[in-house]
Amino acid sequence: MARTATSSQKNAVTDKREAILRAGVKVFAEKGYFNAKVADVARAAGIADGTVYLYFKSKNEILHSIFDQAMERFISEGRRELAKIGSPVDRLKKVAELHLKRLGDDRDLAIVFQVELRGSTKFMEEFSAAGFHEYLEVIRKTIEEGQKEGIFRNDIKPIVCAKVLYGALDEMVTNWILSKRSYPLEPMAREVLMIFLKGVSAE
Amino acid sequence: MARTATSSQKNAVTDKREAILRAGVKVFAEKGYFNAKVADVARAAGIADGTVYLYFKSKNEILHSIFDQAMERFISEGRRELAKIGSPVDRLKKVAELHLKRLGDDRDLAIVFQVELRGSTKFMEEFSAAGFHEYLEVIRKTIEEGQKEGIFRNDIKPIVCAKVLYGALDEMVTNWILSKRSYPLEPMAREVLMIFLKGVSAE
Amino acid sequence: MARTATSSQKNAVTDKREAILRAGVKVFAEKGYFNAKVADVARAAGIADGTVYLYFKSKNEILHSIFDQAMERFISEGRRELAKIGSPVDRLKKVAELHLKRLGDDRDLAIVFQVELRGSTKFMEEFSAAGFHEYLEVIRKTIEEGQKEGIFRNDIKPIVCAKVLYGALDEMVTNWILSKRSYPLEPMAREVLMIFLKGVSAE
Amino acid sequence: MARTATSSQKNAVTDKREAILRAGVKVFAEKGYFNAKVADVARAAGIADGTVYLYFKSKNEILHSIFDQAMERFISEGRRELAKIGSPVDRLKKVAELHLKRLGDDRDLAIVFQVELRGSTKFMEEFSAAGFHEYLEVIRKTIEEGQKEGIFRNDIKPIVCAKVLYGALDEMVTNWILSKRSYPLEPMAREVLMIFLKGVSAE
DNA sequence: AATGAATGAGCATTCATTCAT
DNA sequence: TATGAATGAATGCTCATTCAT
Repeated sequence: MARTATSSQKNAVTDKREAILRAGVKVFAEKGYFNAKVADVARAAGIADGTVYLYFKSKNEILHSIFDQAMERFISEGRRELAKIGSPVDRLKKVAELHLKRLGDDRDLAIVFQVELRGSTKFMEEFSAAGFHEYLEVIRKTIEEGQKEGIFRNDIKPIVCAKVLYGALDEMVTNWILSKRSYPLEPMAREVLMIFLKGVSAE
Repeated sequence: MARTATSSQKNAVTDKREAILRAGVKVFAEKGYFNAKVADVARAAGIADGTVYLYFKSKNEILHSIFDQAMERFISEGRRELAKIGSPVDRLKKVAELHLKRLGDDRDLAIVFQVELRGSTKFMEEFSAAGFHEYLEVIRKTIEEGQKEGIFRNDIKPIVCAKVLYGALDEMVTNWILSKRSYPLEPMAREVLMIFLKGVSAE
Repeated sequence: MARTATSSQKNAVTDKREAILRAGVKVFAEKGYFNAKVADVARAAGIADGTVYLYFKSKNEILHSIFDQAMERFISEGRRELAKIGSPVDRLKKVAELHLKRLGDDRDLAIVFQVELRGSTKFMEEFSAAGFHEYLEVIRKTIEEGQKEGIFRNDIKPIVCAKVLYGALDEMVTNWILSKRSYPLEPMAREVLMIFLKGVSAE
Repeated sequence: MARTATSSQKNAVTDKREAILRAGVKVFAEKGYFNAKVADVARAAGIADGTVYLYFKSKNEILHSIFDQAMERFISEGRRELAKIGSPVDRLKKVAELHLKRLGDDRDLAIVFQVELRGSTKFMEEFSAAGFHEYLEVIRKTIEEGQKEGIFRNDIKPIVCAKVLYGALDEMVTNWILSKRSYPLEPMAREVLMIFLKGVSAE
């Protein structure tokens, strides 16, 4: 008896929007953003072509929304998980694990993130300006904290450290996507951290 | 008096091909591969639209050739430079410096490499299969060597190290491209190495 | 009140398809298949360029469909008319009359048939393989019948007779199309038959 | 010692013109006029693309010249052969034989005549206006003559007779071209004449 | 005369988006 | 809301023709 007409409608709306986003991830991952037709996404979502435009202004907005939604989830989940952790080292471990876990759990989403979202400088710039910067900041601050606590070296710039860690993790994802072999992505976190943590440690 | 008719013709051919490739780098960097028109490339190269097709079979072949040519240069220059260096540490330093120097010297080429060449899984796969793998191998072998010499840790996988270094450098390039500020890219090599080398060192 | 939603839709589809075919006949007759643009056909049909491709896979398919549809009509009408006629002589008369009547009634269609459909060996071969062969067979069998009945000469090959009659009729159509003067085509049937029937008669 | 510089040049000119026409017949027959490239014709003639335009104003002029030259030869040879023959019946026999002999001797030329020359109403009209009309006239006059001599029926129009004969012969050629089987074309003349001559005979 | 590299107009086809139902 | 038929702008590529050598 819980749902009112309004909330059920809202949920219907949300559901269809979700369906389109899911379909978008699948189709963009398979064919690439530029080669994917809006009609493909619509078919994959089980709706008519025109219906897509009741939920998104354009094909490009679907891509953006995929990114926005996933990033929002990543970050909010990240914040929640990190809130419990005090030690900078453990925080970095958690960041790396989450990064690889989330993308490792959804190969299509990973493909869209690693490949499609980089198909345009424009998008990269927005990407950079938006959630990505926030993400890097989380890492940077953790490094800074560690430096204050004396557990990380002081002769390196926190922002560089952050980029190094992000770049290393990103590369793991890209390699995993392109690999013909199938292997779990998350365990790579430990291997990256072995190198990175020693690299930044104060001894 | 040096050039014969033949060699001068050959040079003319090469020159026009080169002009198209250069124009391609410029235009693809500015507008993105999919948004760039063949006519844009032709105009930038100072030739007629149809002339492009005397030198390249398709728009896509221009992109491929940009990659092939640049990769060939990177690798051959890299081999030449590395041949002189015995110490694994110094080799890694050289790799990082060259990586950032080459891309830092040609922002447009860097954009094409970082952004456009990743716009399609298909291209990424070929990319991965071709020169990129060779590039990773150079790093991996150097790490392995260092491990044998006892200067690098033995508890880490050489291939993971290679990816971590590559990923970190790659991230420096991507950030540099997207940055609104203008700064020299090459010096970032030193900063990355400070972290990486300590991370892999045997103490 | 007759039409259901479904049948009215179906008719709409059929109508637009028909409109394109009619426009195709008109435009191809005027400018020739190779010189006609798909946009010309679309404009003549009163629709947008892209709409053509909702009904036909390609420009070439329009030409094929024109032929297929017309041939189907010719043959089915022919069979119906000929079914009533027993005498071989009367059957040949009817064939000739129908041939010239149908094409004489639609000059544009006649032009497409006489001129455009012959613009490619490929099409001619398919043409030959398909309905045309069937058409010749109708004539041939009638001749054969007449020979058995003793009213046609036995010293001539039925298939040659068929080709002679067809060729003569075809020539009448071609001349009529190209003639600057305007005259009715159908009456030519009688004149051709006067010669042909005496030519094949057993006396 | 016969040739002067001028005449030898003229012959060189003629030779290359001839080569292009021959190449044109071959290439147009193989690929069709619209699908054949000027470059194909040039290659087949063993010359450079641009050279074609020293001898012909356009691609279309090559097609026209093929027709003009062949028609001129047909007619002049026809006149020569027919000059010796008095009997209308024998003249018609000769016409039919020559028609099928000439085209039967050069399948490529036959294809161009039967198929390619009909690919445009425009060409057909000029065709009709030019040599073709002359050709029909030769037949028509012969029929008329035969009528005056009392050997051909008077109740039929000579021009219709001419078209019937031409159409029948034309159909033989078209069938021969399209046939998968290979057979000599010339003998068909006799078979056509058996029907036609009886058809027009005064008894 | 001969070459063949260069030109650039021309066009079939695709597909994101709209809108009447 | 949902549909999917209709739209029409957009573009890679071809090839007849030109022209500098």
